[in-house]
Parts: sequence; C-alpha cells; structure tokens
Amino acid sequence: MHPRYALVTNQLKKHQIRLSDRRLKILECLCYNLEHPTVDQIYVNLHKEIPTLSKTTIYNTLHTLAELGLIRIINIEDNKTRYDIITESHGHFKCQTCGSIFNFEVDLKFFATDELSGFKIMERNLYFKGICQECLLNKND
Amino acid sequence: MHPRYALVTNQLKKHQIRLSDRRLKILECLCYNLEHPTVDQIYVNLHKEIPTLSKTTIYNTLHTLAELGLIRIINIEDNKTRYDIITESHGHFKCQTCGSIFNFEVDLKFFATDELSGFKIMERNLYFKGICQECLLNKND
DNA sequence: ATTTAAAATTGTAATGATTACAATTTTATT
DNA sequence: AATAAAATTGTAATCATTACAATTTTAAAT
Repeated sequence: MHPRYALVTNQLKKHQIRLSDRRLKILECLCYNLEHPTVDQIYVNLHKEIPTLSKTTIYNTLHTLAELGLIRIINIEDNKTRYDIITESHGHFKCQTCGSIFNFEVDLKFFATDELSGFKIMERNLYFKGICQECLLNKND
Repeated sequence: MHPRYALVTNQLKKHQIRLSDRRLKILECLCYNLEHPTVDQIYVNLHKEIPTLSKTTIYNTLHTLAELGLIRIINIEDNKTRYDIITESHGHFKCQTCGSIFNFEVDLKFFATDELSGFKIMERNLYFKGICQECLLNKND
C-alpha cells in the first residue's frame, strides 16, 4: 500500500469520515498520479473502472481532503484547479510549452517577513513558470 | 502623472501599440487601484465614466499588457484572475476572512534551486494565505 | 433481520469567468 | 477623401465549478 494512502486513510478515520469506495479510489488516483491532476483528469482516469462515478463526488471528496489539509490545491493555472497529494513544503514549476508541472524542493516554513508579523499564515505556495529543460532542448531541433 | 502610467505608456509606444482611450483608462485604473482588481472590478470602476466599455476590451488590454510583462497575473484564487501593475518581485498574502490581498517584499530570485538548473524561469510567484492582522483582532470581539 | 436516520452519491441545472468571433467603429496613412 | 489596419463591441459559446433535490448506501438501534 502506498504510504500516503495509509496516512490519509488514517486521518479520515480519525475525523470520522467514511472510507467509502469512491473516496478511496479518488485517493488512490492521487497517490499514483503525481502529475497534479485536475478534476477532469481524475474523472477520466477512473471512468473505466467506475462508470457511474460523478464529477460532483470528485469535487466533494477533494474539498473534504483539502479542508483537512490532506491534499494541496494548486492554482498555478488561471482556468482550472489542480490537486497535489504531497503536502510537504515544495515549489511548483509549470512549463509553458508542454504544460507539465514539476515539483522542486524548497522549505517555505521558515520564511518570515516583518510585514506579515501579526498575520496568521496558513498556506504557502511558490510557483514558477517558464520552459522546462526538455522543451528547451527540443527547441533547437 | 503616475510614474507607472508613464512607464507603461512608454513601453506601449515602443511596441507600437496604440495609446487608445480605453487602454489608457484601464491602465489608469490599475495604477490607482492597487487592490489587485479583477476584470469585473475594473469594469465596474470604469462603467460610470465609459458606459460603452466592453469587458472584451478589458480582457484584450490586460492580455496585451501581460504579454509585454507590464502587468502581473495573480492566480491566488481558484475562480478568477487578478491583475497587478507592480511587476517588481514581491509576494502576495490573501486573507481568507476578508478577502483582501496584501503585498509583501521578497526577493524571489533568492529561491533558486539546483533542481531547476537547465530550466528557463520566466515568472516567480509567492502566495500565502491565512488571516490578516485586522481580521485576527476582530475575531476577539 | 428490519428499521431508521445520517451520510454519501448522483445527475441535472445554474452560475460565472473567460474566450471566440463576426460586425462595427476608430485611427493613421496615402 | 479613400483605404487598410487596428481596436472595440456585443453576443454567443465554452468550460470549470457549484447548487441542489432525488436517490442510494451505510451504520447504528431495535
């Protein structure tokens, strides 16, 4: 079993949220699809296996998980939301050529600034955009 | 005249983009409304003065300005895009209680990482979310 | 095992931001 | 004044997300 799957299901139990079939499948999908999937991608992924799955259920589940801090919401794009099962501090890089989103390590926990003293910081996100290595190399073809 | 207004109009001239009445008004709106307005807020702001202004024109103008790097796109919210006339490196803090977006100083060049060597970084965004000082104080009423 | 109430899920319709695009207007140039 | 390019407008289309009522599933109680 995927370690994050175990971790999240434990947390759900602790919060008395039922480990329904749908929720577990959506969670599994997030664990093995680390490409920061959108709701639509999750839907397409699971549709073969669960033809009756509704998008509303996916939205509901993701909201539940996000409220408990078990997944991260990524607003790197203007039009759609992406979801990330990795909740530890890290940054995102979006390639504007191929559309891929890469993770990179960065510890934002200790970033502080006087301007925000007195503010309660609950979420920290660092987003870069540009062109990834592969696309840069292909450009020269 | 607002210094940023001068700066942006110069750049537009340099790129042979006409300083039309609509564009200048939208730009002016961005210069004096530093609350990171949405398209709709710009529309409402200007509607009294220019009743025939179309939202499409606002979208077009903002796209033009963004393409030239003269404004910044803020995707801190999931549903709508905000725009920022300040293009110098800084972070954004969104209060989840009152909805305000605050700027704070931070040099994002500082967050370089070996993992992205070979990547071309064109845009850097740091977004925090939480509760602002004022809302924290009001909570105790 | 049956009953019952709460929770979860579904499907459809509504919302709201953004885009596409054709028609019209404005502008700069000849 | 004529002309072509650029800018603007308004309407309709698109698409992600939400609202919500109806249905199904689940867990607990009898």
